[in-house]
Amino acid sequence: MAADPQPGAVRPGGRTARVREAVLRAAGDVLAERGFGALDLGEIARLAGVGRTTLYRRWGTPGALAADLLQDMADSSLPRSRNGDVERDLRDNARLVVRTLTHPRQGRLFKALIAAALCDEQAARALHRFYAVRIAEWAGCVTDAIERGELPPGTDPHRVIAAVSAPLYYALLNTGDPLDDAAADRAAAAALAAARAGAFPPADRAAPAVTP
Amino acid sequence: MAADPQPGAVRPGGRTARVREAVLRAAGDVLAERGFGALDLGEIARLAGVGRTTLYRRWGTPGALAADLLQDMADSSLPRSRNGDVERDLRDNARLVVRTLTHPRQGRLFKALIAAALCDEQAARALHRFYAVRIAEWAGCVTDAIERGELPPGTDPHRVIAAVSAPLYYALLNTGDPLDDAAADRAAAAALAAARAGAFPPADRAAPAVTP
DNA sequence: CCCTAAAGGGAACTCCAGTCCCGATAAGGG
DNA sequence: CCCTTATCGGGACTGGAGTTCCCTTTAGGG
Repeated sequence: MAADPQPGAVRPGGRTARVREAVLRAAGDVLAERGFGALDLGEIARLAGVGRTTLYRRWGTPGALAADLLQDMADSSLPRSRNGDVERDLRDNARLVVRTLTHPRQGRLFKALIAAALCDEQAARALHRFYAVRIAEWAGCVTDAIERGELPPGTDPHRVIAAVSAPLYYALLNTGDPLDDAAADRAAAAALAAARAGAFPPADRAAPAVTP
Repeated sequence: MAADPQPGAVRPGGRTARVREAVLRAAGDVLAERGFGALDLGEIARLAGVGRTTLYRRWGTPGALAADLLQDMADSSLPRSRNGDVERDLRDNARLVVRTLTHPRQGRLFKALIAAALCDEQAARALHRFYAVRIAEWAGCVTDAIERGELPPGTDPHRVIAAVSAPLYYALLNTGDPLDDAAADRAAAAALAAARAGAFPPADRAAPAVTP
């Protein structure tokens, strides 16, 4: 009756961990080089030097594999800037996003992971959790700025950070517009101007928790 | 020697047109109901009541089929608002985007088409053209506002319109935040505040043409 | 250091997406 | 109204993705 947990959850160490590591690296490589549509479990098994059966048993679908990779990425998330100045913090954030999205490997990887999220519900949840973690990390810049009096009280920190990234992802996904430092600086400046004008009120209810 | 053009280009009328119409409708249905990953040419043929061979010959891949659907959508693009007031025009635009993205069929269809663009270069070009058309249509609101003195001269109309949509798509794709009228109004207000602050300077070079 | 069973891996099997071949239909010019 | 040939469509064929069976390896508790 007891539903058996995910394979690999009872004995997560040793060979199981090595297999996961090799598989996630191979999956990241294929996603970055050829996109989500090319994520074939059989090929990942071959590249990772792992049994094909293992891939189908532990992950089962390309979407689940992408979700596991996103989990891994969220776990190894980097800390934010602390310049003591919102303007520079937001610019740092925007430039980091641009640098990531234009990075030959990272940019393609992110595109592939967003595609995965659009094709698979499990990957979508993992992607949303990933961005919740990233936004929560950088929201501290805005919280500090409010305390320093640089931004109006009652500004929603998460919305400001999201507003910095949004036009950059819109350029990446929807319009195909070029992403460069100028685009980053425009994104940061627009978010800052809107925040100063009080355009980011908090949600009516409590802000969503980082870990749903 | 002369490269034969796309099948269907020489005799585009009659049966060929009916086949395309039925196929695009079936493709839209499947994309909206089950996503890009489920777009199988054989199934589309069956649903459209069309020969399987025809699908593989005329479109060949799910990505090309999605691209053709995007072309069709760009061709039947609707006109913008003309309230004589940027604030209301931008709010109309934001609410239209939210209404589209939360529509049970349209929202899922857009997600699927963005997924297609992330998996297929041809679909990506078609998606970028689609948004170029939509943004160019609504950019008129900003151009008019500049003439009326509601926004600073030198404001890039395309960027303002993109800034309205960007946080809405970011919520849809990246964070999974809820999309409602409040989100639309916040997006319009933030874009307007940034525009009034002069945060949308024109590109250094000439603005990209609508039809690349 | 052992033992149990969790996890991995090899190999055969199934099924269907994608291809190929060729005859049937009808678009569109003359 | 006819003719050429672009386009459509049925059916057979094939390679490989995904499944299944079962044996091998080894994680982790004692």
